[in-house]
Amino acid sequence: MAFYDHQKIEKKWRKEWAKKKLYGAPDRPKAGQPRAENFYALVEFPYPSGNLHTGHWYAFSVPDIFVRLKRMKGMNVMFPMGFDAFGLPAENAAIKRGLNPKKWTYENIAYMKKQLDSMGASFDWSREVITADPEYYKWTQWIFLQFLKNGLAYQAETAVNWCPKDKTVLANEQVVNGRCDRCGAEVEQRKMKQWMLKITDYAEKLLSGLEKLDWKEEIKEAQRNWIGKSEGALLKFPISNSQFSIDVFTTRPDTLFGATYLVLAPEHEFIEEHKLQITNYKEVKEYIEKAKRKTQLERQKGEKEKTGVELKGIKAINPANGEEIPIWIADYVLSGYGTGAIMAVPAHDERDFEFAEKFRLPVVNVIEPIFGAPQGDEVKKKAVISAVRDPKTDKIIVLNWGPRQSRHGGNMLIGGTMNEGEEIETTARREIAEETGYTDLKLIKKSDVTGHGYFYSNTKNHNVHVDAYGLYFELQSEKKQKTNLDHGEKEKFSVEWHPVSNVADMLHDGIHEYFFRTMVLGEICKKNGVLTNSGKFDGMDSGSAGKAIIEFVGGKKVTQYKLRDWVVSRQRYWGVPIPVIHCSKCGAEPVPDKDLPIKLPDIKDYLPTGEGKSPLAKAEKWVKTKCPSCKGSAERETDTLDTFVDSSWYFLRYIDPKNKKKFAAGEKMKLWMPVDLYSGGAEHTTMHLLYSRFWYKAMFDLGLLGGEAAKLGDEPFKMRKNRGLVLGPDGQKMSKSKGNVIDPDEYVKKLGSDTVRMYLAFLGPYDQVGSYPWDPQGILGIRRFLDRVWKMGASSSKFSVLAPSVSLEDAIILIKHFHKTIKKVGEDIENFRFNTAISALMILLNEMEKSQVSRENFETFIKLLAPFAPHMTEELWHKLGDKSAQGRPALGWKSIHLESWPEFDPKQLEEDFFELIVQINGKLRDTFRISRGISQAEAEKLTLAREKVKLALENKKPRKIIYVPGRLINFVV
RNA sequence: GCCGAGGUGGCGGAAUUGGCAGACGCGCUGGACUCAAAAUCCAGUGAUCGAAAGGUCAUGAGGGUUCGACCCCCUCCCUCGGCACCA
Repeated sequence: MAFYDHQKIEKKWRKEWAKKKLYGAPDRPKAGQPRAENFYALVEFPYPSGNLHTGHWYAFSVPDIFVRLKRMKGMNVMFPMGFDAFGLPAENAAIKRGLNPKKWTYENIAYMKKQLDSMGASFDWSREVITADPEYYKWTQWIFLQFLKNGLAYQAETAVNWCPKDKTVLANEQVVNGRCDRCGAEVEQRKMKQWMLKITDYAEKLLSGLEKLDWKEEIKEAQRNWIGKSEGALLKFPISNSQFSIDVFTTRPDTLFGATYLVLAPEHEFIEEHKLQITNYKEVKEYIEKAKRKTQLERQKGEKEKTGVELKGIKAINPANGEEIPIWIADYVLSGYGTGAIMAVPAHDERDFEFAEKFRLPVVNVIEPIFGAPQGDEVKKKAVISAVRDPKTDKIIVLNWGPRQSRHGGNMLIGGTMNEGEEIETTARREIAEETGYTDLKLIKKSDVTGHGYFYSNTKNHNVHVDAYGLYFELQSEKKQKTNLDHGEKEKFSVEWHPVSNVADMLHDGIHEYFFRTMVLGEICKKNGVLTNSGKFDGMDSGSAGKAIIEFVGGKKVTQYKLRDWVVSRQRYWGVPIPVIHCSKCGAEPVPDKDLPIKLPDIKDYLPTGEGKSPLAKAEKWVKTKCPSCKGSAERETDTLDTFVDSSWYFLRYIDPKNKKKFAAGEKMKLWMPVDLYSGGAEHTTMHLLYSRFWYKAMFDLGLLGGEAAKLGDEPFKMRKNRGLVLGPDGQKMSKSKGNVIDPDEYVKKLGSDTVRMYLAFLGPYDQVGSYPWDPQGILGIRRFLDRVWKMGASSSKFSVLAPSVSLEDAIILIKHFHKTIKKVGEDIENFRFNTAISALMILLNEMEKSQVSRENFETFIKLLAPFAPHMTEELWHKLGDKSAQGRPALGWKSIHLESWPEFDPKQLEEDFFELIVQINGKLRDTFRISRGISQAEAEKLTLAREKVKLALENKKPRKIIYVPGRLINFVV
């Protein structure tokens, strides 16, 4: 047999497979065939960027291994492929080259299809979908109109993200850190009339739907973060001497008594509506203008230094205590979230605190923190905790109590219980003097809240509840008196001075740390506790107080989401025209179904205008039309739809790509949906993956999925796998400028497509979003492996039922090894652990080379290898078949890929013997082969008889023997 | 700051989920073949002590639970990813 000529072999078989239409998936198995279960395997379809890169290979050829296994296991697998042909990248690339986007796109598609073919992936091209084809986007338009007619699509004037470079609006999801996801330009905020989809209506469903999905936690969590649910309350703050009020959203209604001012977003409409009452309106207006000029990026990143202006001449009333409080505007409050207004509780919110400090606004503490948990039988005590700082050295006194049993072990501030009738400050000064000797102290601060501590006192042997007051002193001089220690106090502690910056981390008790942080560092407390300064709610637990206070002030519980509606209109040429007609009398009218698709006109000047209008606006003839309602003259909508709209439903079109009457027939969707496995890139987690879930749920609710919708469920993708990234050989992301780009075509030519796809699968676990450097040496390892397989197949004379040189026992071991490998490779592929599956095949080959292999064995082996190396295994399979003289009829034309996956015999997995691990005190001392069914007593006897064990035991009697049948024995001495 | 996923030889990565840490591959070292090289094949390859037998130390750091911990618990550090002035 000739050498492994991958080029010849691969070309030959791809041609053959295409001719025989090997990978087409019928909707139902053909008559006479066993009823096979349908399996829908989906990979994200590519942009027709013009060239297949390593990323594409990784994305398509590796999941193809999985697909081929499923097929061999008897599933009717649909593995379609298509092109996400509309959109900015294609359009920008075309413009750069001075080409027509359509021409550029379709030429790329033709070229990429050839490249895709070289992968040897088992795509079903009969189902190809191209989103820029009118037959496809007719249905994009149709579904959009269903949304429009049902209130899920609407046009509204809102603040939107505008990319000045791409000259179009962007969805929130396409803005990353204030920059355009595509071109990296800084995004501006503009108020524009745009088409939007009400994805916010689905916030809750998108969230709760995640629970049932077989997706990785990290993907679900990213979507949860993006949706950003938070539960809280809507509270009304009346305006003094007026019937108006301001609504605020808060997640902490329990802190309402601590709300000492309100803050409105600069865009809040209240300001404009009340400008007559605002006595400093000019100053306010200036601030608003300044805030408006800041880009999103500046507002986000720009030092979070708080700025703001008070609305003078106007006050709000805290509904809890009736007190008048000032109203401010500040850009740290966002207009798009909640009501665009907040109640500021500086005592318990860092941002409010920072603002209050800067503008000298009052801070009212309303939560007393609790440390530990009450047991019910506490002895109540009052105590004082003092921090003493030496201003000369900026150090704090810490009492080091050493490792005592009590909770007081470790480092503390100076604490002590109050005597009957004693003043707080007196106690503090007494304790400081007793424990440290210092007497010349100046009181700086006295905490306005009590801290509650619950703990068990080891010295007193009972539970204690202390109400502690915090005090903060500064040392005036070194003046000292004798301390308890000097008097022979039995308690052992040392007085230490530590720099202020270290103390917070070294204090061993929550309540000490709390007072240190709030008094010395001036931090705030976000902890739960009991209410104080809150009228009749004092003493109530902050967890339950929220509800009571909402009721008390007539507020209501609400849920907020960070998710915003999806802006889908784009001011660009290369997209689906929005099928709407604007009529001066009738308004925005949907295009009637019979006029669909509204084709994208061929125009000469398709450059973006930058004026907020699509280039289509310049196609006057196309724009001018009749109103479908009143038949009067009207104009077409000239914006196009975001590419993510096209890709939100393409997986449904694969099911029925040629259907002229419907986007897909109901009974066919029933056969295929939901998608069983969806593999793609992590970058789509909060974009495409979220959009298409929304889109599918909306279609489901509108009854568009057919009468069987209920059975399909409203989640489109049962299982999702996010793949990782293939890096350049230098461990960096591949990029032309770094010169580390690997051209897959080159390697395919040199080493073969089988080698390339198998190497990619071998890099690491596919379903972990890791990053794997391409190792030009590493890929040679795979090629060497395939060469060895080829060599074995070539020297078929080696095959025999049983060679005389091989003992019966060895032959049995090899058979068992086969069964083990069949099981492992099958399971690993199912779990997307291609790397370990390949490793198992390598181990088996190593064994086979040392032994004598029967023809049947080798056939099994190449079947196991077939999903990984489809071309080479096909060639070997047919070569074997030709050798009819070997006692087996010629195969004729039947592809190895139509063979069924080898089965393993569970009985063959059972071993009669195993390596017993012998441990002494948990340390490995010996191993030896032993019969599986052996009893513990026998195992002990055999083990103790061994020289190594005798030596290690040194005649000591085992105190305890742990025996794990089938695995190990451990002697504890 | 909040949340999620991780951290294992020179490198990519294994480890039946609490039971021989480092499978498999790359690289490296030595040998065979060769005039020589490449390719191929064979052997070795975590660190350390030892002539060897063998011992000791090793899964980001430190503690704990356990006969036994990469795996479970606590504290901390680092990397990657999501969210972030979201009230």
